[in-house]
Amino acid sequence: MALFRISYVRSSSFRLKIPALSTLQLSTVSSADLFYGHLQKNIGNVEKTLATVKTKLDSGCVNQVLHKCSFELSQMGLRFFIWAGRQPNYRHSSFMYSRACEMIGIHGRPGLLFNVIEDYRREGCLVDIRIFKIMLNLCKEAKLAKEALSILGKMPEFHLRADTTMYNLVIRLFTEKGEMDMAMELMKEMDSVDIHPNMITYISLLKGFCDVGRWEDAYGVFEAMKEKGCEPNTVVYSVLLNAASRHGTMEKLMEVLEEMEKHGGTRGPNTVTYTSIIQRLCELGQPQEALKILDRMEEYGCAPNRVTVSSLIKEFCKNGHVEEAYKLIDRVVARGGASYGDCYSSLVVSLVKMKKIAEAEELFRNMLANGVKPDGVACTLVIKELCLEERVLDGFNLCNEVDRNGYLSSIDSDVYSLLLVGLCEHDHSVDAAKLARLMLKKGIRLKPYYAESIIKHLKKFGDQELVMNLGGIRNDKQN
DNA sequence: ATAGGGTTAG
Repeated sequence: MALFRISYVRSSSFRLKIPALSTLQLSTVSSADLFYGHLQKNIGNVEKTLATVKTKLDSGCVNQVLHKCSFELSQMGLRFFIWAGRQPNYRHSSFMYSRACEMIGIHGRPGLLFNVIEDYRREGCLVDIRIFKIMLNLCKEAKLAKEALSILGKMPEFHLRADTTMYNLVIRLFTEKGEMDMAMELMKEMDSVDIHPNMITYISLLKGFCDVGRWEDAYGVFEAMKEKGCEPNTVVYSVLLNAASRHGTMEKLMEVLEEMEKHGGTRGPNTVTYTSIIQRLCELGQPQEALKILDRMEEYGCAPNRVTVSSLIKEFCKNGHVEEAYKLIDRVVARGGASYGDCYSSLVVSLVKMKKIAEAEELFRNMLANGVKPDGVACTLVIKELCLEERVLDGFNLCNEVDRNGYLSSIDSDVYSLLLVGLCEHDHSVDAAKLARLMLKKGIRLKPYYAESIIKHLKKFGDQELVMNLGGIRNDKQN
């Protein structure tokens, strides 16, 4: 089979570290090479030649091309990334944006962005608003506020106008750096060119001013938005309430909350609003006050969720009042806001964090015994903790227990490698082989960091077939 | 867009 032949060419060290290559990845190798080939030639308007590569673009392919370019063709890599982002039926995910930033090295060399703009101009490429949007999103990932602003400034040269979302992105970058004067200036600029700030613009500014403690200015934004006919909503009030809880007085906060409750509708408090108050009260060491807010929340008809419950549970555990946590869980579940699975998982996590491992483990086992499904964090943390305590067999058994209950999907894939390396190092060859087979069956990859050690041990155990399979290579005579 | 345990494979 052609697909397998490709894998033979790989060097043996690479083969051991990258297990279970899917056919999808193998089949995109050649299209990434094709793209890269065109980029290397570096003839003008490379986008035209890229378009001749007839292949379905996917994130794996984009990733590979960027990787190839990352050694000495960063600028071409950037140009490819921008081109790819404009193709129909493909959109860069935010993960791809952050990968691209890393591989292109935008952070260290933001000048590449401007070089590419110059290339487009020189080569007479068609430059549209989407190119600028992709560049701005790269700036967002790399947290480059000044560069984003410069890119915005380049648009008129191509007879393009930024829209509200583009301004919002740049404003957000400045507010996150606490550069509020620049953010304000940008909002004023929007007004002057007749691009209207929206709710998101105002909320960014409001939050920014609150974060740096400029209350007067925050209030100014609040007034300004009303003047412009943008009525403050639940989110706006929640931001203000959050600020009041961090810097202001609790009395003022309660006044605002009351106002929100009376007004209701688009301004009525929601789960996030109440949860942030409960969190603050917990941080202040006032769990009883926090419980009163919980009552109030339910009276208003707002259901607490896992975030609400977990902040209370955390506080109870911190004070050693685990019984209170159990009482709270029964109550919340009875009202239908969150499930036992969610709540007990939060409790397990809190107990592990408090280093009450025995209690966490007991609860976790009780959950399994009673058909309550633990979430991913709880499973992962408990098993990791057991590995850390050199109780790798217990960890493995627990993993099997989770599997038997059909909750396998809630274990983080990294945990398997951790367990496997532990079993190997403790010479539990039978269990190691069992776990390795389970991983193969489930298609779980070896974590590269542990792969070499695991394969070394499995070889020592004499299970050649398993080694080959885990290495992602079929045990073939030609090999 | 406002809260938040640890994150997918790229």
